[in-house]
Amino acid sequence: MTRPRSRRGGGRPTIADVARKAGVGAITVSRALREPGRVSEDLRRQIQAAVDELGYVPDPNARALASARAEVFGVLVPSLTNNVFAEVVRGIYDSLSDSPFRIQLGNTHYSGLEEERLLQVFALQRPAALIVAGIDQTPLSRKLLETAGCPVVQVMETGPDPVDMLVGFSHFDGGRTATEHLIEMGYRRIAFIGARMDPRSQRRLAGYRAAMEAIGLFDPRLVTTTPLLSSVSLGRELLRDALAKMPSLDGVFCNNDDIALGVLFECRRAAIAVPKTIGIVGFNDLDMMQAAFPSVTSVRTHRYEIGRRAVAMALAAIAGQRPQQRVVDLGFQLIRRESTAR
Amino acid sequence: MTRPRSRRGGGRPTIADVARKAGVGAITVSRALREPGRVSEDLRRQIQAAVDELGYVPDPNARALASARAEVFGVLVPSLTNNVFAEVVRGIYDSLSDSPFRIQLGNTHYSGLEEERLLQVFALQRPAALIVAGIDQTPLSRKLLETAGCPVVQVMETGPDPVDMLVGFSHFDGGRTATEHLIEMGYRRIAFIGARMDPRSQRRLAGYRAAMEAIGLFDPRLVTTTPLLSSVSLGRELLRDALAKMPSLDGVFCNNDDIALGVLFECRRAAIAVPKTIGIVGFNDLDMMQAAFPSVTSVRTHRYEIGRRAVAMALAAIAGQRPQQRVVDLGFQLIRRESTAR
DNA sequence: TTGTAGGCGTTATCAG
DNA sequence: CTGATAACGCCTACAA
Repeated sequence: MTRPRSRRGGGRPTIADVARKAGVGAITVSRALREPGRVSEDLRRQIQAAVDELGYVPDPNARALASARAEVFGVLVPSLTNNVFAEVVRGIYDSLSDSPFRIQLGNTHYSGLEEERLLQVFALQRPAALIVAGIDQTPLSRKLLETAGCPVVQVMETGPDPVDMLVGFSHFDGGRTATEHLIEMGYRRIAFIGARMDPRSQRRLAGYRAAMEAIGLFDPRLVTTTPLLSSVSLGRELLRDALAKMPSLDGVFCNNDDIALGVLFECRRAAIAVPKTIGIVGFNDLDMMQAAFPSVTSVRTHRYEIGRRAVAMALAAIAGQRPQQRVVDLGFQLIRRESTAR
Repeated sequence: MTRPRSRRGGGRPTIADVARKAGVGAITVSRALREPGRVSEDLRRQIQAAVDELGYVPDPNARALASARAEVFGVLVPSLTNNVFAEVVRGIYDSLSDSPFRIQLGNTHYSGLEEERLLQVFALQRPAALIVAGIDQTPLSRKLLETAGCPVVQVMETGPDPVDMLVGFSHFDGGRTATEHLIEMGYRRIAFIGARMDPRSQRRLAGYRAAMEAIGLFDPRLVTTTPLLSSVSLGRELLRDALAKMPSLDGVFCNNDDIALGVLFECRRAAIAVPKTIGIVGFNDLDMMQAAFPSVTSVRTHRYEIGRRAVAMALAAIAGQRPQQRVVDLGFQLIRRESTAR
């Protein structure tokens, strides 16, 4: 009597065990689980019973190997701690939590090279879909995305030429709207302050510039930027720099809300009245902008919704339904608050 | 002439291709890649040449299937957007970026049931290591961790009875230290304000209580909590609630920095002097506490370092080196600032 | 040190 | 609608 060869795996039941117990072929079990419609009612019930009794769960690795396709969403973002991307990622996770898809998350650290590297690693898994932040991929990254053989969703921006699908909003318009609001409220010497100027920040700056040039008030000395990572402390420093260059400035459009909060704190510390002497506008509308004193005007963006929408579009594409519109603009919303109410 | 059967996979080179080109057996290629020391210098060079020329990269799914062990770190955190856990996760990602290990990240939403569910899903992959937040797993979760057959690191806390390894600090001590500082600075009617009271927050509260009882000043009416998720806005509301219950309070120990910032804003809006009338202490020491005006005293915790350390310990365990100490206390640091300097 | 044989658990293919 | 057979790409076990 030959001893059954011990399983290398942890002794989990396999599809063969289920098939035996249900009295059918293994492939029928496989089908019953993946395409219930193609298996007769009777067998389906028997198989389900066997699955439940045995506690069978398909092995994702075996499945990926056999089908040359992993049930994985690859997600690439430039930062894990920046609340903006954390919200997008949360939307993605929430949308996928009840699906069979796993998530492979990568942090590019705002680096195109890192993005290329991660894309190559991700491609090895033959993911079911790829979600990447931004539209400024390197040529190699773009080629990797195009040849990935799966739906691709670029998020956070709009643009004319998506690799596949696109969900986001116009940072240029956001920057222009914010600046126009300051102008409308009577501010004139309006500074732009920004840290870690990634492509999206650059476009907000371009929007700011367009608005300022439209009224003939653009001046390069009004622009203060740094490659350093954003933080509230940095906002304080940048305002000091900006004031040193241009002591008469009377408004600030900040690249993001962290910077804006720093600017607000620095104003208070320096006894500069907000909004009377200086008006402040942030970007993203984090919760704290509403809570601040004075509350801070900001451009609300829909990060969580972008994540959800990206998944919905990818899921539809996987199901074979190419969406009518490959580019979705979720827009933004100017939230007027005390910091510009003079 | 039979046509060679087309590969199901995307035509990527396989280990057999490399073996053929290098004139060796497939297994030798496999070994050369995983345990270079066990392959002769000559062959290793030939194989490496073939690998480079072909652009061969091992298929992680096939590898996982054959070895019954995936090169994956499973990571479970209660929130993706809470900066505290985002920092831990960032530390984990940074520590693993140059390793062959992928990361499987799960969001438990502060739910024990979600944690159980995710743990079960993760176990299917036979991960190389598991990192989970907290020490209050459900009995089932704990059993899943114990039988996972891989190193397990619990993070964010200390405790006497780790599943395997543990990296963190004492939230009880942190809460007590924060409270004692307020006492030392002359505050007496010190409130505790906290949102989303997870186990760690509960222990901070216990530390607060211990400090207050030590001087005979504990009063349940000083404690205001809510199950809602933390936010700056919520901090404002909670302070109003706390003042309604106890108008004479003169100090606040906040569960975390978001709440603390909200409390600060509410004080300013209500023209309550800080630190003169009310002293404020936060928890975690986010960057903004130093930038705030007035700057806010907080308990600095080492989240990023916790993530790095957890990975280092897991990596060592994988390499067969059980660490001398299975429990690592990274401590915390009280950072005294203007909000308590009266 | 290297190779041979076989299996890991699942799905694609194609026939019935 | 169902099933037998052959991959998928790699690794473990054992032998040489």
